[in-house]
Amino acid sequence: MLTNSRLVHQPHDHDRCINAALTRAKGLCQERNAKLTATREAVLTLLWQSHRPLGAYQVQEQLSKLLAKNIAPPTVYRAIEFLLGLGLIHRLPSLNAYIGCPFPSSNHSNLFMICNQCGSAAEMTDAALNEVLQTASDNSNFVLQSQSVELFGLCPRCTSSVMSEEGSNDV
Amino acid sequence: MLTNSRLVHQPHDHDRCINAALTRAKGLCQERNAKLTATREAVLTLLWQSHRPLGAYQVQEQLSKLLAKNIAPPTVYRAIEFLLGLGLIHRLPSLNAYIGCPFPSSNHSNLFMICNQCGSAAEMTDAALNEVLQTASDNSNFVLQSQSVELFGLCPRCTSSVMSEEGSNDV
DNA sequence: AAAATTTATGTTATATTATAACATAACGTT
DNA sequence: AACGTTATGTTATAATATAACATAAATTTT
Repeated sequence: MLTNSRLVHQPHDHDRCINAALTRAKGLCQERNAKLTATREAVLTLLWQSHRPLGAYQVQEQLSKLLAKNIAPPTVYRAIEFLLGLGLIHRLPSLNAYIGCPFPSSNHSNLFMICNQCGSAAEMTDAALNEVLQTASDNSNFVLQSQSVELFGLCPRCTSSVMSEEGSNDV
Repeated sequence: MLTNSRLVHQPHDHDRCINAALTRAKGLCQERNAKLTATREAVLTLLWQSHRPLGAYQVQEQLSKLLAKNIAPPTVYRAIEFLLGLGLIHRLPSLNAYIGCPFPSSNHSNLFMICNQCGSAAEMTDAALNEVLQTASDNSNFVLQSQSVELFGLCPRCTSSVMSEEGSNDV
């Protein structure tokens, strides 16, 4: 089982997350002969600014600031598409939002634990889950090709700090 | 394990599906002291016209025809909201689409098998799945409140009729 | 039954998310 | 430098969803 749950829900040196993500991205791009242009790298970095997923228009806003010029939606969506293609980020369908993947090119469950209070999203892979889903598919003669598993609830920090204001936790 | 997979993927008397859904809806509304108005019943019926999920604007279009007058989006979304609230329909986040629930007021997994070819969606509940997800949540100290599990692939009919044109299967 | 209250629907406008289509620029190869 | 390819810029618009306020219908209270 692979998860970034601990990291997401505990104070940590977040710069390391960002740097690690960029390093992975550069490696993967080299491998695949894909180009991590300035725009793409900026979008990836923005999606790693926190452990909360961002909507495309939030990215647009922040990217415009970062690059100090107006950025139109297609630019953002193109970068997102590129990053999705390499598995460097994921789309959370329930939220229409995007988040950096902590273990691209690993086996995936596309399992996310999304906090209803602070908005953080931790990703996990879980072999047992994948088995159950494969079995269920087999039983229905369904040829499983991809999956999306979104769990909603309260993250550890929000559970323990029930008194804290909504969304005040830093992720 | 509860599933409508067989029904979805085999020729069947679909009027029975629709009638059963309406009967369940009426019962549930009576129980809950909720009113299944003409609009709401019409929307529910439309969402049961096939075993494919419909987008809100598809519902709008068909509802306008059915009632022979122009129906604005809010009307559709209100009916959808009502039906979602009672668990009579589900939203499939990946598709921005809605589908009738074959077993409202049963224990749920919110597990859907969505055919990439014909667009059909079968719903299942699976105790093993729920256990795995609960365990994963527990291990992460995540308080699980709700879930959405979408599987994408090929349904039995589309797998066996590989030669058929895309989406030609009747569901 | 009239008045008051609640619930549902109608209507207009607009927010939010995403893509199409075409133009320009940057890059890579010869 | 010329060419083809890839990436970005730009404008417009499609697709999904909701806000805000007006009217009507149903229910409850008096």
